Amino acid sequence: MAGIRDVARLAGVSTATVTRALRDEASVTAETKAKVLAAAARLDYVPSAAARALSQGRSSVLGLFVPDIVNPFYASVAQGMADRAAEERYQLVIAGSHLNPERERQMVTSLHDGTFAGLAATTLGTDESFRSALTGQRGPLVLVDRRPRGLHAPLVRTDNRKVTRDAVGEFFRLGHTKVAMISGPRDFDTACQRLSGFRLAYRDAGLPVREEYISHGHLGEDGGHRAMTQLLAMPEPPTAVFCFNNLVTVGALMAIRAAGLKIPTDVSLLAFDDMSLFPLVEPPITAIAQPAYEMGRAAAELLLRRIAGETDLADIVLPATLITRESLGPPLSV
Amino acid sequence: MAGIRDVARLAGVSTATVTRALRDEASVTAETKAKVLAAAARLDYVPSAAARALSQGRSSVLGLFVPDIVNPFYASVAQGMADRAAEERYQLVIAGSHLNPERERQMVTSLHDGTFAGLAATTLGTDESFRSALTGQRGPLVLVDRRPRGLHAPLVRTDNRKVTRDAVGEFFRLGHTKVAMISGPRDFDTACQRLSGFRLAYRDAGLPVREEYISHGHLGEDGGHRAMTQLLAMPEPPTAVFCFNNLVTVGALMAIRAAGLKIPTDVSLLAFDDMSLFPLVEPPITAIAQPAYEMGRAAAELLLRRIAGETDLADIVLPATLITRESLGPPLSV
DNA sequence: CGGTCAGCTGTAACCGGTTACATGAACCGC
DNA sequence: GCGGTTCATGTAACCGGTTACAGCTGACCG
Repeated sequence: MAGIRDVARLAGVSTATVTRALRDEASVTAETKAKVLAAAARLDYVPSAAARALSQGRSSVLGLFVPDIVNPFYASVAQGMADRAAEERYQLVIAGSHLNPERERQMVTSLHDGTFAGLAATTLGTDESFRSALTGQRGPLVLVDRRPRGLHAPLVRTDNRKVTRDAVGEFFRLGHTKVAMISGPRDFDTACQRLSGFRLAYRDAGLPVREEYISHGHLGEDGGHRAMTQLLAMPEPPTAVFCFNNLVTVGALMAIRAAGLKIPTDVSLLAFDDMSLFPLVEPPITAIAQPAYEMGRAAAELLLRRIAGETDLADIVLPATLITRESLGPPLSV
Repeated sequence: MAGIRDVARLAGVSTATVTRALRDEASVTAETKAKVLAAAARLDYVPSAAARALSQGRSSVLGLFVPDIVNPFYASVAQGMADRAAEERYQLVIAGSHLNPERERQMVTSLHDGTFAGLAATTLGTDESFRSALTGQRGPLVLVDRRPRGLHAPLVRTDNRKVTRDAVGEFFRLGHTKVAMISGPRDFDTACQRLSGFRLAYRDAGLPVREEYISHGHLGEDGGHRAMTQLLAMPEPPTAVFCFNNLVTVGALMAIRAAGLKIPTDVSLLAFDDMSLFPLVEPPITAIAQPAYEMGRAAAELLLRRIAGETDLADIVLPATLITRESLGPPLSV
């Protein structure tokens, strides 16, 4: 474990020169630089991250806080962010709260102890104290996907409303009139935006919104399953359903299967968030794909810019894409 | 950003006492402890992670190096490891190489710069220099899933051979005789073990191994697709196929579909590694599920034990489970 | 009642880079 | 040829906790 002093001694220069040489600063002679590099190489010198972080006053680690790493959407965000961060020689710490308040509290501590040079977060906003702690942290903060109420920070998101409006429009174009939505919690801005797009699609079709077909407050497979089961049990069940996100879709899919119904013959299905196996489901599921990887990159980008001193960063809105497969069809009784 | 000196001043004690009080050491009077805690709370004091890491000579960050975070298997490993690490107040840095040698090189640096108190790695072993660098790092190393040739470190893995032998045995019990395997690279120990189990299943059935049905060296969806396409194009194609891992399975599935064949009528399919959407594929895919989350926890556990000073840690072998769904059936022509 | 020891707290060096400032040399122009 | 620059490098303080060691106090013992 050679230190900078060893390198300085071997190269016959001071530690300051070593630092400068290794940073490839212009003020160092090519000759000196070579000497230092040779010495460093010979000693297998690697500067201590901790020492550097301490003396520079900031770390080279970015943090990403997501509800669930195993969810492929967040995994892709993480991948994108990690890649962009790596390009600037930053590490990425990914923390999944796993909906665990204790974990959230630990994360708050790491925010304040300087572990992170900056933090990107997608929080479910379940924990008020966590939310407020985010605002008081040392480094900059950016939000991904959704903005919890009252949190002021740049946001990277998708144009939820527009893409939903367009995609749900497909249902009406196919002749559906009984179009349902399994939506998320009412206080999620993403849910609101997608719901708004959904309503607009009804309007575009010149039809009044069938409020009874909007099921609020669902998250996860369980939520999707429950909601879909209820929809299908209605006296006049919907013939087309739009699902708020990937997990909800999976739950809904299971419910449809459990009810012995066929897609798209009995019900058409549209998912928000694509999954790698959707093409293999029977039938392949039509989905709105968010550019998760790009969102991750953008989040890292914003963070890096703020760390570099830029301020007044605007939200970034990326386009989502409708991926047409086979889960949409005309209604049976048309 | 209050520092320890501020706390010491406010509490009317020395910095040493503050450290000791916050660590809840026995040698500090309850009264002093209370004073210090009060002062720390009043100043919102959070010790700097960098300063602590520097003075203690080790960080509180574990590293996990995987080929691909987006692969749900690795994501689950990460989740398990992060959870166990968090219990001991360790962070987890997850790095996905994304099969990118440059990224691998960066990781090597982080290994040496003390960012990590310990590292768990699943490497594809593509990069020799990376592999050798792993051995020379500062902190302890554990391996997950597979051990690259020549790397000595505790390993957390599944009993590949046994579970494969049992699961593939199902094919023979159903009456198949033309049983194929899409295997991984020959130098993967996991591929060897699964292959060995595969061969044992043939032997258990009292049949000679049909070597022409073993396709070596495949990874990823592309690999699976190619291999399956070739198998199906054989003059006498197999009636049952065992896939080496999850991505290979996905590729194989696509190839089967592209060939217009039905599972399990035309081909039976068995996957190594389960995926959350396998139950929704048509037909639901029978798979061998590795306890990925538990493997992650075990990896963290090993690392923590080595950090705590334990030595001579043995490999951990966890059981995998066959999850029977509907992709196995009797051969058509029996 | 002095000595010893244990128990609690303080002092200050230390971890290993970074960087503001100092230094010294070379070079410039007048 | 001398003050003023510029440029390359050195010096040493500093980042903020940690910890070895020292010091002080009070209790207990002979």
